[in-house]
Amino acid sequence: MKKTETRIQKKNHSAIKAAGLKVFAQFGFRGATLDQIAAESGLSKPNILYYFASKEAIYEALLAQLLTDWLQPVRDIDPAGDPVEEILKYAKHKLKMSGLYPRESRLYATEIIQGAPRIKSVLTGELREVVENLALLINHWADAGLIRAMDPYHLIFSIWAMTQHYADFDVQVKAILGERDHFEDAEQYLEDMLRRMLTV
Amino acid sequence: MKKTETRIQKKNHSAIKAAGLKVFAQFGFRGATLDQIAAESGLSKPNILYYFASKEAIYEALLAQLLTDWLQPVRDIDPAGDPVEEILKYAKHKLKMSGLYPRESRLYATEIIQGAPRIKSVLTGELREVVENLALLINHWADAGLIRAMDPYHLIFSIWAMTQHYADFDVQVKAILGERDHFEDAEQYLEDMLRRMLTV
DNA sequence: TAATAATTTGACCAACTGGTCAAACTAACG
DNA sequence: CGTTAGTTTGACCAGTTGGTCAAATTATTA
Repeated sequence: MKKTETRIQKKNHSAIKAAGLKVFAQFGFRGATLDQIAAESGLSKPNILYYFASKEAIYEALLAQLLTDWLQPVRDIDPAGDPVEEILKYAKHKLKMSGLYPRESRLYATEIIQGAPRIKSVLTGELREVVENLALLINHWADAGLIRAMDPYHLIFSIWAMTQHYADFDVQVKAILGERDHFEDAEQYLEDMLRRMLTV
Repeated sequence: MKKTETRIQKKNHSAIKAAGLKVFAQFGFRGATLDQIAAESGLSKPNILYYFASKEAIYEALLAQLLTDWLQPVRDIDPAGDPVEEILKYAKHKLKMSGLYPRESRLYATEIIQGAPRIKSVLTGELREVVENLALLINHWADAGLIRAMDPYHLIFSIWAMTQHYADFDVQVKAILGERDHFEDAEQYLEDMLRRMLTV
């Protein structure tokens, strides 16, 4: 449909999205300003509005990208694989994403905290469906005696909470642990917790 | 010092704080406006500024209250009590607070996500100290063979993450689970997880 | 190279922002 | 009751906000 994206368009679209991610993730949609995004991206404000119709359009482009990036790994969980390893693989992937792309996690957090005004339909639609399928799979694994029986929804919530915590509450974690890298310890703890939860 | 608070002052101070909590928790400091707080509290904007010196003063009053409310239960953990029960008591208390006062949790989350510009000194000071003491206690319990040895910091993070998740990501949880109360199931899961983590 | 298409910007706007202030109003108290 | 202290507000302000637009500039291509 819009295959025709010039070199300059490609560069500026991504510069604006990068700047927008930084600003929106920190201040939320309302708190962020186009002037901040302009300054951060090195473009003028009218120039930004030449590439995106509005402040909201930037925000929504970021959210849309984020949602597809987050849903895919859940869909990639293999029903035929080893249950514990599949869940662990997913959890570790989420943790790694928190370390590599904390801003994406914070952007999502601010949107949800605000009551998800722009993505509530995705939450009750696509997200819910994907989670429901995963919950069914977990219950199925439990019925087959491959993992311990437990509430699959709260298991999923606990994985999300623990992994995203390291992105969203990064300053707090660093205030307590210092600046040195803590992701290896976090992964170890997460793996330990999940193995204990899933087995026996 | 300021014992002399009139009936009207008491009423309006708390009305403003209640309104501020609602608005700040949703939009963060930058995104919230005095007009919103005015509308929410039923007072006029100049009247609000008669009781609080500035928008920032309201925000800081809320944060100060919040921090003392959150630190106390950590301090109340009894070194002489049963380790598993003490940790469980704390975790359950946090979960209950998430259910009863989700706005406080969201206010804190927005502040931390923004980089904690106004409370970083508390994080590296009081909070860090309190957490360090708790970590020492947990290690002590482990050395005494009363609980399993593990990373105490990530244990604490996991408790915070899992409990606050139900407040901060409330709309997401409800989008997936529906509107019916899920806190009993959450408590059950949390207790199960912590017992498995702490014992054997 | 000339013409056309894409890009960039300065100047501008109306609405909103946090905050001020003098004046009006209300409660408390001797 | 009158006085004083406490409370409330309308009008106002300078700075910021998202967004517009015509004109200028730069890239692309015939």
